[in-house]
Amino acid sequence: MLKIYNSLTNQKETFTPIEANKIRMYVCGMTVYDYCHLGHARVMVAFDVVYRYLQSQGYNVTYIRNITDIDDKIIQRANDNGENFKALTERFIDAMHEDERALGIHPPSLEPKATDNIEEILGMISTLMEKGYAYQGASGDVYYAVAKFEDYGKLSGRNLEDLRAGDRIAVNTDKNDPFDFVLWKMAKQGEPYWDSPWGKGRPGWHIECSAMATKILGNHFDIHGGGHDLQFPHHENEIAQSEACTGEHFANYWMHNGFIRIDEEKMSKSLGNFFTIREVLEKYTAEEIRYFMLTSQYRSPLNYSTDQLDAAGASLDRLYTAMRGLTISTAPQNSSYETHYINAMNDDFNTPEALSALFDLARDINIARDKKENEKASELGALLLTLANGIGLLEGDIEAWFKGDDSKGGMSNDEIDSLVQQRLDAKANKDWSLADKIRDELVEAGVSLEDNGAETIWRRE
RNA sequence: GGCUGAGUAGCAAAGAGGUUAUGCUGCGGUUUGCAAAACCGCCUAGCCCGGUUCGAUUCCGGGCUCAGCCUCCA
Repeated sequence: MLKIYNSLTNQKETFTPIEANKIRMYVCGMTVYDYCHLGHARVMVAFDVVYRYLQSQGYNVTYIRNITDIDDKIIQRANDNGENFKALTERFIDAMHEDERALGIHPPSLEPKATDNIEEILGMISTLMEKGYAYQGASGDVYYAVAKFEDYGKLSGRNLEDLRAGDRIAVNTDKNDPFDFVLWKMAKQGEPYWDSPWGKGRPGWHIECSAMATKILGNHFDIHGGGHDLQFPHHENEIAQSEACTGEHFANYWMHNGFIRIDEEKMSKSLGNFFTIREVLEKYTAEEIRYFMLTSQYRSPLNYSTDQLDAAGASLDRLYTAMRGLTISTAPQNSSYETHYINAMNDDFNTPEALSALFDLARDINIARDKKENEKASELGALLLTLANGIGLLEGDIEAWFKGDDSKGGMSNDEIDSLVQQRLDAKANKDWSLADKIRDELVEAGVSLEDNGAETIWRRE
């Protein structure tokens, strides 16, 4: 039975979809004015795992991840670059998709853009106006009146009183209440705008998610996710908008992933301490990045370090080694390994625990191979592959994992194969010194050998 | 100040009120022409103080420390 930690109640709850076998999930995506960093990668990986696992359990999942393609930062960046904001966002949407593909993320069912849903946004604001939850300030900006929504704070465990006790409230005399937030923002000279009953302007950040989620998934859906920093105020505001507008409960389960940290501090654009996905992909494979993220439960913070990425590579080596040269047959049903894995994943997507089931399999495959129990090894190999694939691991070509990239200079695969054959000949003649000389030469070139009975396999370090 | 989380061996990271987590690293052994890989074994744990219990790292209370949110943010 699947349990999900629900941020709304701060506890793990048994997951029950609204419609049997069907799950509707919305995850807050990126604001596209720059390249995605590792923090974005974590959201993508975390919910990719959720998406894959729910599908593997037989659910028909509609997974929406939106794109925020209009906001202050986008306008500012476009101005700085002297380009149209559309050109800017299209460039970074393409880049995001490249990164996503590179990381082996399954694309969401739909990626709605804010600018494609202005009609729905305006409709929602109108309804909020009619129902008295919104008002227009002297500046022309339209605000949501937080105090009108009784449940405000239910997601983040705060109430307006707590909030008011804080001393970090920006003074804004245009608003009735400092916690009111913008639904529609008037365009300044030269800024992009859309027409509305309140004047030319653009949507606020919060309303776009409410509008797109309810448009595509309906007023009431199963799962809403995003980074932990979005819990307040973004998700709180989404609830206030959506529930005030529709009169229905918004999302049943709220999932928030933990941050990537640098030196125990949040990685973020505002702190300037971030690594982009493409930057890290220059040094590490996508699978190493994914593995690194899966070693910790999605809600936990995760400290970035090259040591950890190196360790991820070493761990993957072990899994790939178990699979290397193995003939795959049919995975056994209902094995203890699978039970272990399923129980782990059912426990709020506990990937570290699920990984341990993979390593149990790897060890037993190795033992079976040592004992020449080939049938057993083939079956366990099939299972390892299936379970690993379920969380996006071991999807690549096994030989390619070890042999790496032939095109990066150094010795070519053919040259290596030729030297390996020469060494085999030397070994056959018991010319150990020549055999060792050839092996030393290969080690020098970053190639290590493994004698495996009559044959020799090799890998790039 | 308010609200959330977290503190586990050299590093990373889970579960479980008593029985080996797991991976990487280190050490010893088996294997190997020698290696590598593999296998077997070993060394390193549970922030502090109380309480509950026959028994707590695991539950409860109180500290301390760290991180996040309260402003844009994944």
